Amino acid sequence: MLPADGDDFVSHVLAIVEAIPPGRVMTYGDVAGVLGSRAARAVGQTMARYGSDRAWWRVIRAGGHPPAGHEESALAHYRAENTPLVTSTTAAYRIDLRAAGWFPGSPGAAD
DNA sequence: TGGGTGACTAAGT
DNA sequence: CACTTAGCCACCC
Repeated sequence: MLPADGDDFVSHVLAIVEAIPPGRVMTYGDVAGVLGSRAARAVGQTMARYGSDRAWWRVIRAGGHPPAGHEESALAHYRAENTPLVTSTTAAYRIDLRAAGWFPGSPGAAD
């Protein structure tokens, strides 16, 4: 059973991910920051283990890049939710953090 | 209890 | 602009 009923770091991470509205994204560092920690890696670890049942694609890296190794799967979700993307001419796509970036307490205030 | 690990980040080359 | 190095912190076995 998922530890979502506890007060663990994991449970808080999952709760934040659930709070991210469709079409919006948060960086690992921001999620950790909400928890009062800089454990961006721990957030990724938690997502890797328990995020499979959550909107893991709404949590991305600081540079706007999708989760390593899951870029294809994430892209399908972004297109399905109309997430603001930035198509680079040379490299792979990335998320438009300026438009899609979201934070608890800032409802719809992307601009 | 302790060591190794990773869906990370920022800075340097 | 792309790749490498070092620092981070919580989780798992």
